[in-house]
Amino acid sequence: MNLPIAFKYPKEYFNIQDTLECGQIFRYKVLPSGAYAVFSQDKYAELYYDGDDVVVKTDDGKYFWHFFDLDEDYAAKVKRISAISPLMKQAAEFGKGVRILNQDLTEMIFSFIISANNNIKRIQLIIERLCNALGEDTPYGKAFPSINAMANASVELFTLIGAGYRDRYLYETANALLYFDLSAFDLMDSGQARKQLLAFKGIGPKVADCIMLFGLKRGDVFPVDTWIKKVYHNYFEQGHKDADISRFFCDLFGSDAGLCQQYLFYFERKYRQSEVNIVK
DNA sequence: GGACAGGTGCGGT
DNA sequence: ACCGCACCTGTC
Repeated sequence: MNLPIAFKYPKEYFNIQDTLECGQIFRYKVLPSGAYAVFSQDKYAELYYDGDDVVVKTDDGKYFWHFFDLDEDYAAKVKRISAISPLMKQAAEFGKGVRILNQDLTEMIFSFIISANNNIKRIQLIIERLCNALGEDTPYGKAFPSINAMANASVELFTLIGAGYRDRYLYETANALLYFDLSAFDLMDSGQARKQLLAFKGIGPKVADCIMLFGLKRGDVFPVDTWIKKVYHNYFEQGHKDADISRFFCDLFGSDAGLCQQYLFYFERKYRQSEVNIVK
């Protein structure tokens, strides 16, 4: 396999680890060389640093340019978000290398159903076994399974790959998607899309928001997980019930909500662990 | 070895 | 609408 260099991009607002390890993607790994391998549907790329640039090697540069959201001006976003509060400035400075990935919608739906009440290690394991069981061969390994392949699989297959009680959610949603036109989401606003997603088994509020943020390019949503709940109670506590936290942050951050969520999530998980000074 | 994981569905108020 | 609870299973 001899991958061509497709493009380079300045690393200041494109950090490989920040982008891959902030919880939005599960199919990536570190290669022996230290480079990162990234899989998306049936496509593959390798990333590493060369001086002040990220180098992206792939057969499909156009796909991965959009995948890594490289047409967007993150310097402007960071500036805007930093102006909100001292805490947001600190979180944005820490996470400014994060880019919101534009991922495949089908892959997001099934991946985040698997992610519910689960840990990242195991999520990656299940998805890898899912691709091996049902994905098409590519020059770089198995592709993410198609809706047809998912719908033709038995619920026992999903049990076998370790999905646990999510096995029936995968089975039911795959079969429901056979009769659903995914392009219908393009005509919906985020509220409508959310309502539609919630109708599928295994998709609750958090998973729906992740699917919209990473699979439908909806920047105006704010997924709330256990880490974000900690963030809310630590820095934003205003007496909201858990179910109202997402709306609270959406009202606060508007069209930047999704990116703010990534900054706060990554800040709480990676930065705050070191117990350094946090601005309140 | 028990608690915990980037929650959700379900049944009971 | 709004709780409270059970839930697969790999990992620490």
